[in-house]
Amino acid sequence: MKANTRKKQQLIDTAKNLFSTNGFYGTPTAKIARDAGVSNGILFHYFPTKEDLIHSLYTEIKDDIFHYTLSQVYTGATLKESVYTLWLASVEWYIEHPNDFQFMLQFENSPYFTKEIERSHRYVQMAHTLIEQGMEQGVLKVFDPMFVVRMLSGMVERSVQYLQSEPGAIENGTRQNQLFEMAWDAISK
Amino acid sequence: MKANTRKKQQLIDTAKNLFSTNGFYGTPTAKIARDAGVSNGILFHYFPTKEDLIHSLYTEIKDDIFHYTLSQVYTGATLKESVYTLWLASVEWYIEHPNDFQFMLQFENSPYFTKEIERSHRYVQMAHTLIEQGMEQGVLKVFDPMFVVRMLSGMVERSVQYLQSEPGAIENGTRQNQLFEMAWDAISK
DNA sequence: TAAACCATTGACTGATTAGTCGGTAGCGCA
DNA sequence: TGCGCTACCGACTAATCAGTCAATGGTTTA
Repeated sequence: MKANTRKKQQLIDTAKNLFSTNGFYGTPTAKIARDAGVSNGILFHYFPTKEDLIHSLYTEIKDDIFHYTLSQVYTGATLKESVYTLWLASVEWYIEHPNDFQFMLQFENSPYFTKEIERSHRYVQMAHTLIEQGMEQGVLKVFDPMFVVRMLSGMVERSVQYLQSEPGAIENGTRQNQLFEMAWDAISK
Repeated sequence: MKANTRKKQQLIDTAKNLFSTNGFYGTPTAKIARDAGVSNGILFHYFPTKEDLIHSLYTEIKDDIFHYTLSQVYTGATLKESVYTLWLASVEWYIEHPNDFQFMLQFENSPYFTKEIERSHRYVQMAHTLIEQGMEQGVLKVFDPMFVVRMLSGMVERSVQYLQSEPGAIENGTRQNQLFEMAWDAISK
């Protein structure tokens, strides 16, 4: 029940790599196994279908981000500070994990991504709650909170793409700050 | 040189339909031809490879949006009015053409979409010029104009998705107005 | 020790797929 | 009339791919 994890993780990491550069359907399962240095059969031992593998990847990434983000949050913050923390944590995490970022973009814009899948993740639920609070406090513009969450995550994505294309800008925290102000101006009253 | 266009257009329309619901790789070329009511061979007569077909679709859609948007623009407008026109035209167009919208989302987030492809379209160039002017006039926050264009198109996408999920809200123009104000607050000083 | 269980292998298969090809039919032009 | 060109057909193929399976070896449990 321990040696297990190594090959499984190897598969997950390799799949992320290949999916993010070649797409889901541009990546044969056989290649994932080969590049991961394991047998073909073991892939289907852990993930009964290719779709299961893709979904596992998605869930794993969302959970990783959730835990990373959670570790940054502190209580006693104003709403703007909380949103900033959430926003910055997401941006930082994607910058550090470009494969995950690319995978996410593809998956969330594919026809296989549904509202049910989206809503089922704690990361999204956390953001939803925060936005709802902000509306009740009269700090944020009033919309469907779910829409605002999606709007924010869209702006996170564009910001990450921008920071990726501008090497050096990442270390410089001021850039992130300006980018957040754009997002904040969009959603605040 | 005329009968030509009918079957070709048939293929394009069918491909948009199938791609938007099943994805590029979930859609066999044979099925496109069959559903379009034409032979397998004729598809490859017009589009030497599947990738050529996908790229043609993308170019066609971008050109369609460009022409639609252009027809809405009027001179003598303030910058905000111009951006609003551009924004609204894009939203309206996508609402009217959900297949194109879904196709676009997929393609632009796939690994086959490059910055060169993006920059090569007049639609993007037009937006770029407009944003640049706004920065020079001191009306807009100063960033890389290309980044602001992407930010805007991201907000268009989310707004379209929101309007799609809220039937009835589309006829009501006030909603679109509120959505635009979000975008405007994000980019304006 | 034996039995049960799990991780692992890689050769194999049936189905599917992008793209080919040889041929027909009709149109315009000399 | 006959030549060349283009639209069009659909059977065919070579390659590829997701998923299977029978077999092996190790570890845990009783």
